[in-house]
Amino acid sequence: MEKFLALSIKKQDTIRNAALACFAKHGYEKASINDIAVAAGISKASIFQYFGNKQALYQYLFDYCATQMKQAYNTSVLEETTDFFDRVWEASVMKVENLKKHPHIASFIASVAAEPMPELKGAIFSETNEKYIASLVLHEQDYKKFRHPEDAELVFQMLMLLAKGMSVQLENGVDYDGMMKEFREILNMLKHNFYKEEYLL
Amino acid sequence: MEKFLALSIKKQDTIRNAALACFAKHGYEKASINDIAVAAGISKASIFQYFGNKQALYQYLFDYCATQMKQAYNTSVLEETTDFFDRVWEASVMKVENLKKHPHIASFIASVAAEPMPELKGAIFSETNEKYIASLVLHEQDYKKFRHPEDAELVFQMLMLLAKGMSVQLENGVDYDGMMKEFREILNMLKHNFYKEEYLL
DNA sequence: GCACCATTGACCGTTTCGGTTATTTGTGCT
DNA sequence: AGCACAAATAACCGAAACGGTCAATGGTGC
Repeated sequence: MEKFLALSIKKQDTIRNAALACFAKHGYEKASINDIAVAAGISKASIFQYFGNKQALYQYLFDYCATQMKQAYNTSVLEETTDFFDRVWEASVMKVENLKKHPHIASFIASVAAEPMPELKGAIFSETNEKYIASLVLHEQDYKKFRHPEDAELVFQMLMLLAKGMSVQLENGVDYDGMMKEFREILNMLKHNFYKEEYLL
Repeated sequence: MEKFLALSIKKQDTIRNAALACFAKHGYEKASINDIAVAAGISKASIFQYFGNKQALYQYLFDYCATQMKQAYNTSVLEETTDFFDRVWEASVMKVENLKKHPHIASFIASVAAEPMPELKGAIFSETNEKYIASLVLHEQDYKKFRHPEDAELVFQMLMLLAKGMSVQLENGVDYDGMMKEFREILNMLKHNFYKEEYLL
């Protein structure tokens, strides 16, 4: 695996992305090294040269994703943001910026979770997503801004669903910036319709 | 293929579901007849007995899904429903009822679209989803109910995203009825916050 | 016990699998 | 130019899995 790390960053990235995409799409068993090699534009033998065997490649990708995801979310910024909708917005921006930079990580991790490999599942998921959602959670000061404070929690759940829908769209190739612009408008609209007037500037 | 249709309805259903699930999960090339046979609890040879070869099985499943989907949406009911949120609700109920009855059709069709088979793609997609969304579209009478009529279109787009997020949740095994209950509550909440008071009973 | 037919275990030739090795290719040095 | 050395790959390996076939099996009505 030192062989791989000696490659240029660009080539590393190409190979990693090809491997992540193939494993994400087909799962561990059905993704063949040949698929990955073709997708990366190199020979099958090179992949064995770099990683030794299939399982070691998979493990490397998993570890790589784990460290990347831990760096992805800056939860301290979220804790400083007092308004609920702004907090959701900032978390979404983080998520999308991360998705832009590492487009295949999310789908790879999702595919790992679908794999019958019990030992890996727990570790990564409890970090990352759960943690970042936890820092979004409604505070006491948020409720009172709502015209109907009892709506706040349902709005929260609605936004989680909305985020899931957005993820699907982004995976299907929808333009990132256009999607984010639309989401910003949606959040503003919700604010204007759900908040008491005194909390609208 | 007459051999297959001579089977009991229950057995047909088991085999169809196994095949749909396998093709949906792995795609045409990577889904093997053996996978399907095991999933269906029958022998590989039987599948060739019933369908002749792999491609014929795939074609049968595609045709089966096409006819099922055409029956799925009762657009006339939608046209009779005057309120926008109610219309969205009824369309969602139809969609979910259909998903309950045929849990694997949606994911199979989605996987067909991802397949590099240009000839099939167009046909089925322009039917079904597009048509049912078309009958949801905002009418003139809808706009004026909104406190801010210019919000209506964005609400529409938001609901489309929301529906996508719900589909993901349902595919991931989330309880149908619980999800629908939540969605009903969300729609009611949106109505109460977006509509002028005079349009709330 | 026998005829009938749905079902399947065993098998076919071929392809693809993960993995190895010997050869080619590129590169820097003299 | 020629040489040494490493990087990349074409060619190859045995094993497994592929789509597909077929003869043997097993259950059912008579």
